[in-house]
Amino acid sequence: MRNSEIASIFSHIADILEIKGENPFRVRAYQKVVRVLESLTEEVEEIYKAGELKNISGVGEGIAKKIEEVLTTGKLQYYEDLKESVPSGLVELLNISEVGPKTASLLYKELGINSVKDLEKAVKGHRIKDLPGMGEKTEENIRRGIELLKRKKGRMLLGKAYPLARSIIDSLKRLSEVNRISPAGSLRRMKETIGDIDILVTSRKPAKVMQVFLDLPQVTEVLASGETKSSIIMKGGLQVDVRVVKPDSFGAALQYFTGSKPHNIKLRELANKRGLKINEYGVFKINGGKKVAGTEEKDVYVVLDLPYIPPELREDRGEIEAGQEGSLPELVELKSIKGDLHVHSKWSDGSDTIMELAEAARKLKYQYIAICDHSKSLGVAGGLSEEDLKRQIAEVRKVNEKLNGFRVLAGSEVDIRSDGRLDFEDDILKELDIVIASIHTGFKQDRKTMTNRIIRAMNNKFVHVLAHPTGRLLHEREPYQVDMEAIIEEAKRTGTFLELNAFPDRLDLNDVHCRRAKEEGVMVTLGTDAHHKTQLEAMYYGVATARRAWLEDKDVLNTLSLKDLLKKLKRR
DNA sequence: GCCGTTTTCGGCCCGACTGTTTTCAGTCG
Repeated sequence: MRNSEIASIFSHIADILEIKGENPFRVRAYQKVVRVLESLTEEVEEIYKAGELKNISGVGEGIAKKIEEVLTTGKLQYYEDLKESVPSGLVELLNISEVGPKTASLLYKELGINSVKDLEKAVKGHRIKDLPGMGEKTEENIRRGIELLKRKKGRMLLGKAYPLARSIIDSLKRLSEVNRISPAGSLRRMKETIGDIDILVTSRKPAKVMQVFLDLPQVTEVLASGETKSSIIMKGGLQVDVRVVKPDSFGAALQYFTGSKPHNIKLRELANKRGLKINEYGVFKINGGKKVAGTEEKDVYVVLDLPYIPPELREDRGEIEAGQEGSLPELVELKSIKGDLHVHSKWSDGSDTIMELAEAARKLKYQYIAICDHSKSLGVAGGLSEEDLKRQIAEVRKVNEKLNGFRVLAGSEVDIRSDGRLDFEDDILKELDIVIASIHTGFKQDRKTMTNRIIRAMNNKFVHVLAHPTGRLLHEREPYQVDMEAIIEEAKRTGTFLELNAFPDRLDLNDVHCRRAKEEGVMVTLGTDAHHKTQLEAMYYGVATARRAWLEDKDVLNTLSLKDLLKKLKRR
């Protein structure tokens, strides 16, 4: 059984326990293990076989036994019993804002409500307001909560949310009333998808800032407006919250609102042990309440004897421990990237000429780009025949003659056929500067077939890179079934590089697998998969994901100078 | 249910806001 399936069982258990009013810390224990399982790259099954379940953080006696039961019998009796004890539709009520476990349970007990639909009917019939502890306002809030849920489009891609946030911040930044301003939340941590945008501001005239914010043209609906906090819905359905805080709390508030929640909890536990208390206003001594930090975010960490932890790492995946040991990575930065190793031109399904792409890349201060158009079997994407590819190589050489201090690499994104053979023969692959192989068809193969298929392709000595290794498209297509642990191992064995595809819909490898690759000593390449010159800028999201994966310059192939890159590519 | 340079038992992050309440429970981030 896959880790995600086990995680999903525990997540459901946590929800049910919450509705049943169980010990909240027990609920939290299950929630924690869900998070840990989801960021684990090793298969739990393997860990179980090695007898090391309890080495997983958050897994103790009880949960280890449950994992064992799931793995050996395919089901969990405790979970089956729990499901029997609570009506199935109750859990979905928790998705409505304003409705938590207590309310959900009350609604069921008093009115037999067992689904969002039931609740909607009850609200319409005004049957909520007379329940104990409820009232007219609560009923109205629940009605709005249901509306919001129906309208909500779920999480938005980072690549969409980030520019929107920037545009709002830029508008507010222009105001003389705004002193300091920063995004917070998952956007600042550069998660691949964003629930809502949090923006933090210091100002002596909060009212003016809020007025400008609420009047922005992007705003379609105002959810709340106050002196210190306002919430709006933007075009596209994204919620944006702006908070105004005092200057001497800006750092603490930024730390607090950036999260993640598990990171903050661990930080606060650490503070407690040192007689300190952290909240969004600052860090205080528990005895006497003296404030020891607050203005600058860095100081929240410094007073705990920690180095500054970059937002991208704040997921409670070992960053606090690494900080204590002084072993935090020096994360890769956009300015270290010397070129883009996955770009499409007009020759296949891209829209610009090779020269146009080269010029655009030079403007980004790159030293090189790799033109990797599709191969022949990918007809829908204008895949190149052998003859086309030969002519393209010739054009690349010609373009290079005209360029000074910049190099276009002749490459190909070769399709991996369903049996693992490549779409081009070796005699033409060997003419290329760089070959990246990837899968575009036959996504439904079973795990073993798919894994073997990819491994076979990686064993072609002319293949340098495995591109978008899991094939996922965020919000559109699940990753195909593949044993990433085996792929990473094979990459190490064969010296194949793994791509972190920077296109915001892909971000593939994801942060978790990418970190695993690093741990195994496999180098990662960053490529935007740009089909238009403006898309070269997506490198930003690739770097962000690489940072979330703890990558340093030395882990990323295209931080190398042209000379060193060519050496590495030759060595295969 | 987990966990241990305060503990193998008794802790487990913190505060704001809201609405329904005469002192607080529930929800949220």
